[in-house]
Amino acid sequence: MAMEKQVTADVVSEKERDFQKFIQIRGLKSTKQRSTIVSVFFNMMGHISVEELLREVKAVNPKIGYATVYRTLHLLVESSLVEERRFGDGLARYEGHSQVEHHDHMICQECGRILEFFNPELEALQEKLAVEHHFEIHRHRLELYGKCTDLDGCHKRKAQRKG
Amino acid sequence: MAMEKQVTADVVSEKERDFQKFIQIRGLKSTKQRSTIVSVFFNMMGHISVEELLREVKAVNPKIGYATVYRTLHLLVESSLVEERRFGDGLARYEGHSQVEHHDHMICQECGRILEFFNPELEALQEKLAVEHHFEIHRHRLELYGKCTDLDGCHKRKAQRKG
DNA sequence: GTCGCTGCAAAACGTTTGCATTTAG
DNA sequence: CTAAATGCAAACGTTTTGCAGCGAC
Repeated sequence: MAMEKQVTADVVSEKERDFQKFIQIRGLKSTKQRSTIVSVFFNMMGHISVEELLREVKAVNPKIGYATVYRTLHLLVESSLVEERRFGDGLARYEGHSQVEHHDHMICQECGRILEFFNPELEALQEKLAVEHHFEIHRHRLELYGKCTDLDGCHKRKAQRKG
Repeated sequence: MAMEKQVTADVVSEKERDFQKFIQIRGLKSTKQRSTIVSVFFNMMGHISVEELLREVKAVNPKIGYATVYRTLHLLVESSLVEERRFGDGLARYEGHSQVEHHDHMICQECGRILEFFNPELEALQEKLAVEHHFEIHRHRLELYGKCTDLDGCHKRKAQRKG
């Protein structure tokens, strides 16, 4: 088959195009700054804080400031291309193109690793419980805090952090 | 039987005593302000914001300010008598004596109701998933955001809010 | 008397907003 | 041309902190 797996670059530019489309539909303007921010964002991976994003953005165009990054992130969230998450350390993190569409998180409090997982049983069980409690779920968030039992990898990551 | 069920007042004073014990063990000082804050806190119910707590505390002793409330809440959290929660509206909420020891939340985005629930199946499933991902859970948080399907009650609560 | 605690106000934090200027449509 | 976007700085709401004075031990 010619088409086995989308490579990451394709997915990224697809998201970028989707954002352009969103901008257009909304009657907003396509600016250089927005393109830069969106492009940089989708080329990063993981759970990105505003500070992290701004640092990378400034490497491309140092004139871009917090305000524009915040405003662009809000647009990305509104466009449903990006999700905002808060893991309780008091700052928002943004998550773009992930392999898995919806997923939950395990957060290692030793090494800081954020593991994504998805389990249909879990989703089904939640639905069942919602019905029992006369509730309709729009979205949910499940976070498991603890530590890796793969201690080797965990220690390595922990050491790397302090490096 | 003489002893059927603990009444709420007993539970409250038990928690207050537990806090005194914690203070003692830590070599901290037992002050009037701390007693007031802790007592007021445990006599409130639900998911209490700092502002809500301060308002009630000030009714007892108007001289007590934000700083002391914050500092006391941190102690309560450290003592494990209280849990800090963040539901994404940017301010912390504190939860003390709940009927259920551990529980998760359903949050209605229409009427603001926060419903607590607990399900052992859910807990077991999470454990299973953690093991599969080489992870050890210390604590977790599950929040279901959506709306009540009991529309009558929901609308009533919503109206009450706008008061 | 010591050392921790309080209360105030000031600072810090992440985030949002007002405004003059620039720029896309 | 005009309405929207930018960049800066100032404002915001929540939380933390520095410090002089107070109070528990």
